[in-house]
Formats: sequence, structure tokens, C-alpha cells
Amino acid sequence: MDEQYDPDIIEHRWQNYWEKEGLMKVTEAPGKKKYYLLEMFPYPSGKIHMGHVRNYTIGDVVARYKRMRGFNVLHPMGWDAFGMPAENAAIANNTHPAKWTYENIDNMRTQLKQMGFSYDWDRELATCQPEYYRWEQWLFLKMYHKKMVYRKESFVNWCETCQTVLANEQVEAGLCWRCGKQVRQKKLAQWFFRITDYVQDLLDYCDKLSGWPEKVITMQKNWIGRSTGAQIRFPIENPSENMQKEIPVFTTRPDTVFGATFMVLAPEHPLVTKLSKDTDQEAAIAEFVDRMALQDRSARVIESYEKEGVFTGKYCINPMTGYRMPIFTANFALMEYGTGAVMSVPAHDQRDFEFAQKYGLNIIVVVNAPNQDLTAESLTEAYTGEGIMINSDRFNGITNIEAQEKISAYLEKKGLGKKTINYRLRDWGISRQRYWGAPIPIIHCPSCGIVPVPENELPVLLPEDADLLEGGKSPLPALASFKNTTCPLCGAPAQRETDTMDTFVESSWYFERYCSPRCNTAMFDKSAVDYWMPVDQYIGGVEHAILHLLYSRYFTRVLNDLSLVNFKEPFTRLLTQGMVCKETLSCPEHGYLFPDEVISDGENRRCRKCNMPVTVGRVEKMSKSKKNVIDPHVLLEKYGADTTRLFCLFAAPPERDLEWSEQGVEGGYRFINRVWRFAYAIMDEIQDVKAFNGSPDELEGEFKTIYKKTHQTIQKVTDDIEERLHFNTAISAIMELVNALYGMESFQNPQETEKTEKETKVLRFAMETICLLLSPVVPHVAEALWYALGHRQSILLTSWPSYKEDALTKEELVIVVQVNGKLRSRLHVSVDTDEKDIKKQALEDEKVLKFIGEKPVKKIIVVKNKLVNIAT
RNA sequence: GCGAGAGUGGCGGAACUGGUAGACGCGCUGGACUUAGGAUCCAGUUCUGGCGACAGAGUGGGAGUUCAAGUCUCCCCUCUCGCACCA
Repeated sequence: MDEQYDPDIIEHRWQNYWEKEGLMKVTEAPGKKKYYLLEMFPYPSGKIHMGHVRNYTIGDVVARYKRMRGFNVLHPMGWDAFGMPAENAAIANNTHPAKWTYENIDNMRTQLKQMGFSYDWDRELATCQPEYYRWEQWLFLKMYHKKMVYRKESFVNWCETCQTVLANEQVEAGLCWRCGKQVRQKKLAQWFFRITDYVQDLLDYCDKLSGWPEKVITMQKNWIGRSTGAQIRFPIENPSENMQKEIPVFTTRPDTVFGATFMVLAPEHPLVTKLSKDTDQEAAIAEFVDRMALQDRSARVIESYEKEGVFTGKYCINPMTGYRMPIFTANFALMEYGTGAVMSVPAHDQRDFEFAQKYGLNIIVVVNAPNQDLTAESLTEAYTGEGIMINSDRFNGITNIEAQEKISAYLEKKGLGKKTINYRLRDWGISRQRYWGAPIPIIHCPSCGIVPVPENELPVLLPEDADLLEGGKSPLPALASFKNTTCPLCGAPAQRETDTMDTFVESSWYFERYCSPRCNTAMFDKSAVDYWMPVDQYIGGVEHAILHLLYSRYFTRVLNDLSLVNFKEPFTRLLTQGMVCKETLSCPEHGYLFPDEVISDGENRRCRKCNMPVTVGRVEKMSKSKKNVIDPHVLLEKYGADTTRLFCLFAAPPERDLEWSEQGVEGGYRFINRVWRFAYAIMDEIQDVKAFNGSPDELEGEFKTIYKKTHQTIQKVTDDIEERLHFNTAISAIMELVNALYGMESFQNPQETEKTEKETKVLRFAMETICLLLSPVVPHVAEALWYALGHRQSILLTSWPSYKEDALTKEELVIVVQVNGKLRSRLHVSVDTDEKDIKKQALEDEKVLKFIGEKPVKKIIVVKNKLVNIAT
């Protein structure tokens, strides 16, 4: 072996070797335990960033570890390749999204390979390939026929100037990000997946996902947002001909219905305009509705902490009290939740209270607080607590909790309403008025209406000859060669749907596709999916805790209902890794600075451009906008893949945020060198012996200690990886072992000590163990040293080491002696010394006696093999 | 506002079911080897007092349970993340 550790040489050598030998390739092996390890696939943005490096390093350690434990490990990688950035880049650089995307993929693949990740690259897929999305279209049709998909009108953010829809993140404070003009809500017919059909099942299974972080489960539950209550119908006073006669509302507080004094409808509610027609309020309402349409939802929420509403000019009747309730429309009512209408009970809902105060509406108290006498006049805020019913006719005197049930039952009996469960989750709108996505396989025929593309005509190819338009407008509607077609039913000229699918659709089933990525007769080969799925361990960022994971769970249920898979939950265990963070640097003149725009001279840091002192800001998530980023490429050049991997794993446990530290990286590099130097120093000596495998009793002195410590390290590292995925403590255990080896007398003073053959074998055992334990973390170094030890089979194919129980036991140990809980002395005793003896020794101890003094001993607690506590 | 998580040396972080607080790494200090070392090796490093053995204090703050609390209970403070006019 070389005396010097040279990451550049060994990383190339072993990456080439693994590739040439096909060591990462995997096929189904019935009878062999499988393990499916998946990391969230990246969007091909151009370069990998530290977040990817961390995510994929964590995954790779587990994959390599599980392989050594004898599992048949599926560890694939691919590209979430559709999406808007490709369009934007294409417009900006006057290129084509496909070209841009594929070039990025090539670049990123190279970078991932340089990291030494153990992917089976034969399974690589990109979601923008027709071979991929054709099966998505196929599934869309299946779902269409099963009525799992439907079309309805829905609002989108629309920029009139750019003539395009905008994603929520492209709307900044209500304005278009490109042209700065007002964004308005426009109604378009769009496709929806009926995820709400599965809402209760998705919720129920949240509690069965024992391998998921609590946090993610909570987020999913909140997103689903189940609430129980009642639906109540309020008759409209003198409804006009063309109008519904009642307004249904959803409420979680049916107990307060006697206190409902007005009605609020969402501005988009179809009744709003109808009600105000021919009243004095018509103009005011029109103005208000128009103004609200200009605001996108998020802006409306932020700007309108102030409640604002307009009277429609009409009334409805409280079915329980006969109260004549004015009907308002207001900015805080959401069309998407419940029925888009709110029965307002100002006495018991803070929002309604504020609204009533502002518009001088009547307040009726119906739940009295314990030991108080609430009145409309004395209320300064809504009372939302529990209490006894008042002003509620036959329900007076009972608790409001009881009243919830009774009033619901009464409403139901009288046909005025019913108990209901309402969910916040809405159906999944998948239409995108965008070019770079999978076309929705539908044809619009003037005479037959909506016609699905016949299965044998799939895929509906996304035309690659489209010219992208300034502003992001999709070229598809204007592309005659794509849009114009014939109706599959009647043969008449017809037009293709020009919307594409949300990119979350692709990522909702890619993990199944990986099982048989080249299958060209189906979405996937059923037997392959049966073998590999579900994913045993999924790893990715928390930012996908809700949408991606929920959609994937939903899709799996759809596939299950279509008998394509035989399970419901795709991911058994989930790990959400923390963010990679770094301090920000900024200068008064140039704002945020990249690390290489800063000159450090000693303590001081200055801006390279203006030489002003640099302000060191707080530690935040690495982001291009804050410029606190480190390019993994630079790390690879300077330290190599192994150091980069080691640092990512060592600096923090995976679920926590990782704070970037150049010195931490140096430390990692130093450790690898330390291992290398040790190996080099003893290599000749241990070259031709076999690793010791006997009982520790055959050894003595420091070799016995090292032998045992090696076994203890195996145990510690195995537990840390297996149970908790805490690689930081696993690595520190290996460091301890290396430190112990360095500290050996025979290593420090080799000329004064002579080793027996057994002792040399112990060294070999320790060295081999270090290689094996390190191999998932720093695979190139481990492989290189393994080879140097004389092995001619890859370390990848070697089993994970096991430890001997008898090597873990300690014969002598230190017992801590406390007096009143404070550490006072230590006893060295042999294992399993009986309690009496220990007590005796403790009480005879000089230091202990000093602290007991004259006081009588009240109690002595002995924890076996651990401590003695003497209470006085 | 609601929900979740976290607060431990100069720093990143250890400490499984209550049982030696500070593993491991970084930084710092000293020494060795050196023409030199930002290389490497060795030693030290929670704070306060003392040359020292040692003593006292100490896991955001305050109470409590216990022989024993970073860990359990209650109250408070701070930070991070999610959700947020959801009827």
C-alpha cells in the first residue's frame, strides 16, 4: 500500500472496480431477505448540493450496511425531471427544457458517482421519459374509467399580462413575479383526483405508521384536518326563482346554533351575487367580490387580519330560533372549506365577535361560563369555553357538551341538518397549464365531449419541437400538430387536452417503477413489486412531509384498489433528515457574500470587493439567496468523497440540522489519515497472519484489552446503525478504538516490546474490524485497506463482523461510591462481587468515611456492578 | 393563537429503561520530533479557588418526587420548525 493516503487515486480506482465488477447490480432473489432502501430522488437542477450529499450519504451507509448483513438490497436513483425550473431555464438560456434537463442529469449523475454511492445505475429513470410517463397516463385512464378522476371549474392564479397561470410561489404579495402586475383568480376547468375518497383511511393509517417520525404524522393529520360537527340548513327569506332555497353550513359548534345571528358567505360563493341582485347592496357587493378576486388566497389571509365584509341585502332564518339573520360576504370565509358558508355566533367565536362589533350586529349568549353571568353587553371577547346552555329553549340547563349531541340529534329528527364530519383536505387538482410535464391523455370532441385517449395510443408524447414563450405561457394550446387530432369515437376533428399533470403525480409512484424500471408492458412487473415493495426505509427532507408523502400514500391506495399492488402503505420506515446549515456572511456594501468572496486574515474577515469588515450572521439553512452555500464539488476536489461522507455523518445525528464547519471536515480528513497511517505502520507485520478469533482468556495485558475493546466496538457500532441510525456515535466508537490502538505501549515503543504470534493476530483482527465497520461510511478507504490486507474479494461482499459475548464481559470494574448522591470514591472490584462485600468495602473507604463523619448511616443502596450510594 | 421539537463546556455534539455529566470531534494550552511546521505524535482542557492532593458550583430559570434527576412531575423563559381567520 502507499504510504500516503491519496483520496483521488483510491476513489477512482475503487469506483471503477465496483462498476466493472457490477457489484451494485441487484435482481430479485426469492428466498433471500430483501431490503428496499430509498432516498427521495432529486430534481435535476444542475448540480448536487450539500442537502443531497447528506441525504444520499445517510442512505448509502444503510444500504451498504444492510448488504453486509446479508440482505438483498435495492438501492436505486433517478430524476424527478418534469417541472417549471426547466422551462424558466430554457427561456432564460434559449435552449430546450429537455436538453437542459438531460444535461443536468448527466452532470449530476457524474457527481453522485464521485461520491461513491452504491446505486444500481441500471435502474435509473427520469420521469420526463415517455417510457415513464406513458404509464402514468395509462393509470390516469384507469382512474378515469373508475371515476377516480373528474373535471371541474377551479381557480388558478392568473397573470393577464403574461397570459399564464402562476404557481403559488410565483405570486409575490399578490403580484406576478415576472412583470409585477396584479395577479387575479381565474376560473378554469381542471382535472382532480378524488383523494378525499380515501381521506378517512389515510387518517386511520397514520397511527399505524410506527416507523415514521411523530412530527410527520402530526403534520399529515393536521393537513387532513378532520373535524366533527353538524351540517345545518338555513332557509333563505324570500328566495328568488333561480336560487337555492336554503344555505347549508358546516359547524363544529352545533350547540351554539341558538346564538347564530348572521350568516357569512365566501366571496366566491355563487349565492353572493344572486342574493344582492336588485337590492341596494348590489353595487357594493359587486365591488367587493371583484376586489377579493384580485387577491390570491395567501395575500388575502395576510393582509386581512382586519375582518371585512359587505351585507348582501338579504336575510336567512335561524331554523331553531326564527331569528332573521342578515347574510354577509366577508374576506375570511373560504369557499374551499365546508360549504363556503358560516353560521356566525358572535358570543362564542372570536372571529364572529370581532365582525359583529365592527358591523353592529346582535350578540346572543347561549353558553354561560361557570360561576359567571355572561351577557351580550358585558362580553369583551367571545367565550369559547365550556358551560351551561342558556337562551336555547328546550336545551337550557344542560352542558354545552351534552347539547352538541342533543341538538345534532334534534336537527336530524326535524330534517334541518345532520351530524357531519368535515375534512380540510380537498381533492387533488392535477392540471397544470404548463409545457414541461406529462400530457393529460384526454381528447375534447365537439360532439362526443370528453373522450379518453385509447390505451393503445399511449403515450401521448409531449412534443419536443415546441418553442417556449416568454412569460412561461405553455406553447401547447397554440401547437396545431399537438392539439389537433381526431375523436377516437366519431372520427371528427377534435382537440387534445393541453394541460399537463402536476409533477407530484410522477413522484407518487416512482418507487414502484424502480422495481422493474424497464418494463414496457405495464407500469411495473407485478412480481418484482411484490418482491421489493414496500420500501423498508425511506429517507428525505421534511419539506415533503405533507404533499409528496400523502400523495404517495394515496396513490398506493389507488393501485391497491386497482389490484395492481397488494399493500396500502408504501413506506415502512421514514427518516426525515435535518437541514444543512451555515452561518451567513454579509458586508454593508454588497449584502450577502459567498464564502469565497470573503478574505480571512486571522480573526478578521473582509469583503473581497470593498475590503469592508464582514458581518457574520446567524446559522441558517444553506440557500443560494443567502449565499451561505458550500459546493460539494469543492469538497470532493479538496478532501475526496470519503471525508465528505464522514463529515456529514459525524457532525450530527441524521434527523437533526447539521452545522457546516470547515474545521469539522478537516477533522474528518485527519481521522482517515490516522487510520491510514496506523494501517501502514503495522501492515508488514500483520500481512501474513490470520485475524485472532479465540477467547480473550488466551490473551493478557494490552492485547487482551484491545481484543475486547474491538468486540465492544462492533457491538456499539452495530447497535447505533441498526437501532437508531446514529452514525455520529458509531463513528466516535471507532475513533475510540483507533485511539486505543495508537496508545498501545507496543505501538508507541515497538523496539522495546516483542509480540507473540497471537498478539500480532489481535492487531490484524482489530485492523480488519476497523475496515469492516468503516466500510459503509468511507467505502473507498475501507476497500483500499482491505485489499492491502491481502483480501482479493471486495469488502462489499464480506459479512458484517459479529462480536463474541465472552469478549464483552469485564472481569474487573469500577464501582462508584456516592455519599448522599455525590460522587466520593471509586472501588475496583471483580465482576459480580456480592452486595455485602461491596457495602463493606465502601464503608471502609477512607474518603467515604471522611464524608460520612459522625452521622449515622441511614440507608445503603447498591446497584449491581455500578454504584453504591450511602445516605446519612 | 394552536401543535411539535429543542435549550448540556469556547464550539459541534455524547450520556439506552433515573445511577460516574461532558464520550468523540473541533478549538485552545503545553511538550516531543524538526532548518521549519498550519504535518505528525504525546499530555492537558466545564467553571471557581488552590502550586497541589483537593474542595465548591454546574445540564435555560424556579419548585417538586427520589437514596440518586440532563433524564420524571408542575410553573416560567428563550429558540427552531410546522399549521394558522378551517367555521
